Amino acid sequence: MHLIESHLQKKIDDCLDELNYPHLSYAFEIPKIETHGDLSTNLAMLLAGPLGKPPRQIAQSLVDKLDLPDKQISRVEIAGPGFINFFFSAKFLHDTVRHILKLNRNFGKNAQGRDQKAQVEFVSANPTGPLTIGHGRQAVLGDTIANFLEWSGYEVIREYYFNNAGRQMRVLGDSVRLRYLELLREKIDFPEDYYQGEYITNIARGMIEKYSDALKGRLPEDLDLFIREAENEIFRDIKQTLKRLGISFDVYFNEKDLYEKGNIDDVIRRFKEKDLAYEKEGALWFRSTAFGLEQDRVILKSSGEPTYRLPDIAYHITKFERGFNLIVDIFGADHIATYPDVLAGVKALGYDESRIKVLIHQFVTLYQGSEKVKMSTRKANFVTLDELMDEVGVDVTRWFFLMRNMDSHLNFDLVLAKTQSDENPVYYNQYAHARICSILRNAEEKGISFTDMNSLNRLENPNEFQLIKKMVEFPAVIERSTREFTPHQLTQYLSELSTVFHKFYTECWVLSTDKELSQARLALCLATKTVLANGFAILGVSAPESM
RNA sequence: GCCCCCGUAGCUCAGUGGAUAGAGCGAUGGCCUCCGGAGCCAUGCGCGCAGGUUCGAUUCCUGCCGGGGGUACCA
Repeated sequence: MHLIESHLQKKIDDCLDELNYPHLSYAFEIPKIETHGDLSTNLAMLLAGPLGKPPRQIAQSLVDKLDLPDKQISRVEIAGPGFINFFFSAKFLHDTVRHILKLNRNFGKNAQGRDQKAQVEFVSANPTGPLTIGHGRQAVLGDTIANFLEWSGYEVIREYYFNNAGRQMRVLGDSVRLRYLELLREKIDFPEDYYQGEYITNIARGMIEKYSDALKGRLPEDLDLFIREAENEIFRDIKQTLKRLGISFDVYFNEKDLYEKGNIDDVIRRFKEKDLAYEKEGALWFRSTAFGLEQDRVILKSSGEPTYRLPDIAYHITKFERGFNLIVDIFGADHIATYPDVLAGVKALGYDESRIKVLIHQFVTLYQGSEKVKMSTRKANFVTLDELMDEVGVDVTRWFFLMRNMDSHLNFDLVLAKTQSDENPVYYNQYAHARICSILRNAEEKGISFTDMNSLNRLENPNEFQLIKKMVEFPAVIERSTREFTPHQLTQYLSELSTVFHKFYTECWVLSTDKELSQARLALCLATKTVLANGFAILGVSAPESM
């Protein structure tokens, strides 16, 4: 779409100059109704105000000067209140198939991020328990957004930020310690706000195997061993889960480094130097109201411990220091209140906070049939990401987390996902791919292969054209999904592509005695396979040859 | 109270200020001599409410109603 749009845009811009019309930003869109053309612009209606003329008259004056039709546009018309509608030529559509086959694995890539470094931070769950469904949505979103950025030419770092110190971890260690004692038949009192999950007992069991009852005497003061053991175990688990989902991080960033390397002290010093912090009631406050926030915030508690804001600010400063042009943070809706403080802090110290793109995704609500499942790591009643993948598979897991706008709550009905897995959209899309592969196998058996570019001229059936027109959109869909951070638009698009392919398949017999037409349709299948596979690659789902 | 997200078909959701608002699931009825029926075709069902901006609003603004999430010297 890029190419054809810029082709038209240039022609139109020349016209505007010639007619002495103002240049204002106008849009091309794909009309919903086929008879309204393949591309349409509202330019004439936008010019109506400034020029004080009726839009249709303006449209006519533009069309008169446009020097169309040409090789790519076969027809132009003025319609409705003043739309200018363009129709693609058959030659343009044939050339598009050639273009896709030529670019192959690279069709859909763009160079918007060339020579730019991007960092995507996501998951960032502390090692206190297995990843849940909620983490799953974030994990898949983050990884996929990173994929999109790579398709736009960015050099991308996937980063996981975590904290293995503090109260949370002490509670974790102590939870394991109590289960350890319990397994050794000691009488224990397990607090309600401790980690209740089964995995705690499993870790404790592992420690008995490793240390027998040797840790009984040192208790309860020395928790450290229990904490480290739990952390290692849980982290191994988390990484395994992520790997299964097809996700690997380039950097695991430990909050502790910020203390050890002086980043925290550095931030405090710079805040004080710039008079951005003051002491009150024994605590150190950030003057965040100076940056448009509603209230000042504590960064150092009266106990001397930092609040989460301070390391978060220090951490983000390292992102700038590491030279990232684009910094993407993905959080769940529960963190919505924390990021304005961090952005204000970063800005206060002179960094360009517009480089940071904060993406907030809404929660996943899990249903067992019609019953809502409450999720909490503390309490035992959560469904883990692993359990979900066990039930529905990796491809379905990824697709389902991606198919909705992240601004929307995601209702995930486990019963439905299990019992109706045959009916779900990922299979619909993968089936289109597998079907094409099957045709290609048959073609090989019959000795038909695509060798003659001229055969493409035989494509003229409306179903063939519809399929090509859908593929023309692909680069623009990628571009927009990347720019707006909306992976669900790609899942949406791929389903549309699969639909037109299945229609084409039903209406147009690919391998016939007409060798030339067979070649042409085979080329169309190859192109469709490429576009589907490229889309799947970005989403991180597999492109099966058969299923 | 204040802040953020969401209210579109029976259900789950798409919808870049445009011309007749779409898809999947569910329901009903069709389509296999032949490349994979995990498919295709056909039927139904409608933008939470009230104002405003605009030539034009599901889309932007304001208020209200409903659901979710925040609002700590927890993260």
